[in-house]
Amino acid sequence: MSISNGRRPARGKKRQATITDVAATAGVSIGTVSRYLNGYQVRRDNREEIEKAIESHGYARSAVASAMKTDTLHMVGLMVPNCDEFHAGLLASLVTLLRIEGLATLTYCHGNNQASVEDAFNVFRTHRVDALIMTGFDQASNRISEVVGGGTPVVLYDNELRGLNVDCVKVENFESSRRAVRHLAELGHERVAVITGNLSHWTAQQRLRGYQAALEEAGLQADPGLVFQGYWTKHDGYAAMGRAWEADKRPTAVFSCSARMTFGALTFLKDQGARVPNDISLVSFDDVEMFELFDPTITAVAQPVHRIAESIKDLVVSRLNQEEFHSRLVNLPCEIILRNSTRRLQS
Amino acid sequence: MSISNGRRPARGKKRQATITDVAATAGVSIGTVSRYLNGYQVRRDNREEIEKAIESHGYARSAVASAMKTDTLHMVGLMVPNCDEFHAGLLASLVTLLRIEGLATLTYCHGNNQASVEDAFNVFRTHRVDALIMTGFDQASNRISEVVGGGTPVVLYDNELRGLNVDCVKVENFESSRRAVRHLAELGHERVAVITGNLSHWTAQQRLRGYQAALEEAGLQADPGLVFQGYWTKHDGYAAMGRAWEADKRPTAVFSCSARMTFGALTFLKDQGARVPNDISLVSFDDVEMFELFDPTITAVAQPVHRIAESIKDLVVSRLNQEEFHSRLVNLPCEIILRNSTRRLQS
DNA sequence: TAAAAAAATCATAACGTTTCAATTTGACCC
DNA sequence: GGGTCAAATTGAAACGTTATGATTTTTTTA
Repeated sequence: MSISNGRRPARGKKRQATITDVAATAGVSIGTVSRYLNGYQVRRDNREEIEKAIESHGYARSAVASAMKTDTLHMVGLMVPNCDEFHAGLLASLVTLLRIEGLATLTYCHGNNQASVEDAFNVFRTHRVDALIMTGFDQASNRISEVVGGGTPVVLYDNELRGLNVDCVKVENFESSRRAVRHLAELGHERVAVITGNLSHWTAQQRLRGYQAALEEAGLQADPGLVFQGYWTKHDGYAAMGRAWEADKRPTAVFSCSARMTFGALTFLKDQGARVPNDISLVSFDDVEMFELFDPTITAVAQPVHRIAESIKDLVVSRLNQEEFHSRLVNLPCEIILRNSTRRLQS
Repeated sequence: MSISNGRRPARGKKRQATITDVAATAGVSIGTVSRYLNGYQVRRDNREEIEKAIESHGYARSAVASAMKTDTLHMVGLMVPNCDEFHAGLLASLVTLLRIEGLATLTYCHGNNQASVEDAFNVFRTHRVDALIMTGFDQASNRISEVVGGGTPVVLYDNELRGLNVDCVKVENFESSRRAVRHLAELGHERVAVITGNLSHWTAQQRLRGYQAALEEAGLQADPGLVFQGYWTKHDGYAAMGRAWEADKRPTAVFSCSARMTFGALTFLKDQGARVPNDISLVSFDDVEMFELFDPTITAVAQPVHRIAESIKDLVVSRLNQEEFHSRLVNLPCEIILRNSTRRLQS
């Protein structure tokens, strides 16, 4: 008696072999095949028959059907703002690390767009991912609390969210920015501008606060007129640098809060024919490989991308394994890489 | 009579509202709710009740359960070698474009590792993605033909695969490389080295052939001793440049076949204290934004990332909509962006 | 060698959707 | 009002797994 059930040629896909097919040709029940697939003991002769049958059918278990019963898809949703240098590295590391843990990654680029962030939540929800990793957004705590309330682990990168049971990984934005700006102050700079990211982002706030703290510690007046906000993009970095350049009393140094804004700032300076560090000193948050190749090479705060990815992965996995139920915070240090984009000011 | 069926607290997830719950509180059958969800006509009063019920339950349809019946997950698998500048851009564009078509993206970075490529196929298969997009691998035609045989559309980027019913998008690797090298020849360079990618990759072969063709057309002898193979990485670009630099008769120009290898080559030259273009001219395949900021700015072949993503998306979508059954090839032109990394040789 | 214990297997009921034949409802016409 | 037809609804059967209680087989013990 052959077990050939009705066809269903959805979208032209051919019917794939099922556990039922395997069971039939192996001459055992589907329960036994399932046991085999899930690593339980089966009698030797049966195991061999099953293996032969799997081989001959080219069977691969359906994660979809499996998820139906177990409510576990072995898949996490990853939401990044875009694929700039930093996030590209993070994404690649994460995808790889998660895969090693048996987790597939559903990716979403929200482009700092509120509607897209909403959409991302919807996608992740309807696809029933097991966990969420998110970064670079703001104003989504209601959706997050909804997700968390549903029992789905959430890990945030560089976002602080009080009162919600989520895990966070962050770098020492405040400390690192403070050190970066202190470095400028120590070189004798008194008028230091900052090009910040979107100040509704927690990260941008932290970096700005670090900047302010450093100035204060150096006994300098933090001039609000030297704070230039951008929205993390190259374009905004360009514009912000332009405004800084035209400021009443031109700053002698600038602290740029992201790699992309640094690109913009440098482009502006290049267009102006301004020389770094002779005409202005510059320190960048975010280090990218290519800063080494710029002329001058750029002093930058390097985020430990791989350790960040590692930490995020660990948090996700421990939550999925039910090893931890309370929110945790991992705070990673950055490294300041001194290069040639700053100079000592003769006073 | 309340429809509260047994709990199943897998992984601590709370039970999500189901179509059954919605049907119960709306006072209709689940079939009617399903009709509503899928956009069919339902009686006005029922529609309103259903909408209220969905709202109050916070219901979101399960793509997993849906896929069980329809064999369609609205998800595509995307396999890239890594997240270098080019692939990061491609990935971001693709993810976004696909999402607009209602497709989620399962991402995999195979790192040019054969075992990982195999693993990627397994992940995509067990997750039953509706289509595959792949790039940057070699030697997988048996797995691909298996996938295609199963009725799953496959779209390749920059890979040629004869005899298989897959769609391919590529750029004019041969033509563009030829033009790039011709440019060098026209500037009077007679000893032009090439730093190629992994020659088992079709793309690398094409670019090398373009290089050879250009030299031939210029009446120059293509010296095999000036061909330096790397594996697309910065590290290999560095090493290859090193070998080129120490060649018996040092080349006066070099054509580097990928951005990352260009970084490596430039780093080597910088370490040597060699000046571009004075000591050696350089043209790069792959343009990255930052080449504008280098000193000198780098002449490069720019791949039309967004058009590539657009084309790939179109091919995938048309296949999924069963609008096309024969393999297609989209061949996109590149642009050569002339900057300052080449100079005319005084002969 | 029989009984008891343990191990392996089986049949079947979920899981949350979609689909389909059968039924009910509603609209319209004479 | 009765009859016809289309539109909307229903109930139940899938889809491919896992989990579970009941059963069979094997192993151990007496």
